[in-house]
Amino acid sequence: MLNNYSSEDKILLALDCIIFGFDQEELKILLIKRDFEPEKGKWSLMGGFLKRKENLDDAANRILYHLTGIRNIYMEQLYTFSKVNRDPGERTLSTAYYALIDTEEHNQELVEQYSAKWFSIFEAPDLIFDHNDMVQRAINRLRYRAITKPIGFELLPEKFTMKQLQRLYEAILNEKQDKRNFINKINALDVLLKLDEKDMNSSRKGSYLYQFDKEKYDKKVLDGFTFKI
Amino acid sequence: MLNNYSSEDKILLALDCIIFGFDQEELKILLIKRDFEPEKGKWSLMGGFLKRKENLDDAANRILYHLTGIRNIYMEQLYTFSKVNRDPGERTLSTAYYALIDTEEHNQELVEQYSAKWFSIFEAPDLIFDHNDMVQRAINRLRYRAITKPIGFELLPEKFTMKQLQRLYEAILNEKQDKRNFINKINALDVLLKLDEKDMNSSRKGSYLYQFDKEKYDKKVLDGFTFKI
DNA sequence: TTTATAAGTGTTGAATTTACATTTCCAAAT
DNA sequence: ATTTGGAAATGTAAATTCAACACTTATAAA
Repeated sequence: MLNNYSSEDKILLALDCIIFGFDQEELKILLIKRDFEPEKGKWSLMGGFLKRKENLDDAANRILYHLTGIRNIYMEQLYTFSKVNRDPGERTLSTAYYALIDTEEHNQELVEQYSAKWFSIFEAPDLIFDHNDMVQRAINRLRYRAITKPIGFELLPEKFTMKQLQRLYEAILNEKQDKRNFINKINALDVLLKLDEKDMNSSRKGSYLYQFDKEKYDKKVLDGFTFKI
Repeated sequence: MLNNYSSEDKILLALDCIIFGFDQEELKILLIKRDFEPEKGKWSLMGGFLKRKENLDDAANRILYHLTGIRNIYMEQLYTFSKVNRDPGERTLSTAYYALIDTEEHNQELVEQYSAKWFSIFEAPDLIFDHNDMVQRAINRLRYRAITKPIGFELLPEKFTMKQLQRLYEAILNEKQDKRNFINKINALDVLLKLDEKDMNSSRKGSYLYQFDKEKYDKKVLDGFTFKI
């Protein structure tokens, strides 16, 4: 039995990040063109390797920071992919993480430096290795999270209109929502703060801006509240 | 950037299995007493190491088989635990899997050989490393799965009564269900086959036995059906 | 002052979920 | 043969939630 660690195989452990962004229209993912072998020149997720002295969450944040210049963003471990020949270069496992960011906020320079590009989730190119599976699983998880926690706020600017929020949910769930029902549900959650400020860009009437009230939300979660769109 | 695999750290990758069982009353987990260092003599989950030439699902099944003699059981990857000092012996990651088995079916000899024991999830001893966290996360996942797929059938004998099924769900969800409503919901799913046979042990009247109709269920899933207790 | 346009707002019917009590069946006891 | 005890089986009505749907309002620009 496993009484001797030294006789066991050590393996490379990669991380890959599915970075979701929202540009007020569509749900996008950030991909990079690999400038190294194997599969040089093909599109892939942003990835890296776990270092011996760091945990997976830290590694995922490090990798996200390198590509986007963003820290302290919502990230969640998705799944560990382990097919024996998933990477033809060498036996590696990869733990996938997904992140949500506001596309306005990411560091454009760094993105360009890595030949990174945003793609609609419906028009993304074919990816290397098992990265297509990773993306598919991440979309499923994101949809589940979106109806389960008010996760989507990570993908919006700090102040946003109801319409933006609705568009975001429509993009994540890939289905239209009824405007009145959506607003009623969101208001019933009672986790938004309606500001006095209006956004005058979209119409002459202007639309009220809202903010996510994280304190209120956290309190509700503590009290055993569960969100459901 | 990650252009050279050989300079990256290789790490030991463990697996740990949360094995759930049901004995007609309570939800249980199978634990072993470690007979090797570190933490010899303490209770832990059943685990092992990933081999270079196998994927995680295969490794999890191999480990389950060693302890219980059971193959082809429902197993699902849960999460990869990666705290830097989680195992004081050496830097290891561990991917946790959970399995569901009918406690009647497992190989008693093998269980005894490993000093394994079933514990109620409410009375389990303190476990080594981060195994308590693993169990807690597994219970949460199991609850989610139970209301989302008819997963619980794995924990019952092939033929079972409605009451057994109800007890199982009550044990998983840790809350009483109304008998009539439960039966109505289950029947509405239309994935059970009512047998002519009765179980005469529990009452004079006897109660009908049912079987899970996997074919019907798989067909429904294909048609885009989603289960919800 | 008019006009164009998106924002904002409630109600009704349908569907689902919950609460709840009586009758039926059979073996065992007499 | 009859009675009895105990779990199994069964349905309905009220409450809640969800889904569908259309008109009014506010404002800037013309």
